[in-house]
Amino acid sequence: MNWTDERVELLKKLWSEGLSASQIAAQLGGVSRNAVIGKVHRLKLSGRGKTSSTQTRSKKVNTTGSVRGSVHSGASQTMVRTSVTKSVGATALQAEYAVEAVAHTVLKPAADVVVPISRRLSLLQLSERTCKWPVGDPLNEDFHFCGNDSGDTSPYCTYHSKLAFQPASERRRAR
DNA sequence: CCCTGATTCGC
DNA sequence: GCGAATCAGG
Repeated sequence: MNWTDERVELLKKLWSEGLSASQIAAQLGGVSRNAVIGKVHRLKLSGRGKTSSTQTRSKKVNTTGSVRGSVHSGASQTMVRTSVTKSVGATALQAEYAVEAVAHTVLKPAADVVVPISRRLSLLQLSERTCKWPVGDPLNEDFHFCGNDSGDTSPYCTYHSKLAFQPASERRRAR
């Protein structure tokens, strides 16, 4: 898989929106999260708008200014992502992305924000091994379910199982 | 153990 | 330039 223009743009977009490298990798398909991270660095857009610069390892100089909230209850699921990215003395380009991300989120509430390749199954098509992750607004025409294989232990595919519960971070013993 | 991003370095 | 391996951390 090579980095086409479109793929790079999608990468930039998703990264600026605060998605993790693995999530982005999943959506792009054909690449690992390492590939995504590597690309992000090569594009010099790590830090997502904040985290000024001097990235010396061994000591954390990084603080992401994004807050994620996710509520997943039963059939209707609502994702609320609030990305408060303050680009203090950051690049104007990065600032643009930040704004774009917010606008994007506001305009598109619950639609296909974070969905890999779904099979777009209707409720009746679900079976025991299909992912039952709801996509879109249940009151809307295009509402459907992910439908990817869910194994037979989880109601979701491996990808959505991870997204369903803890939002990628700030996770603590909940079971 | 699950995950996160960061860095290194052979290709 | 690319990304697996590795590192450092939550």
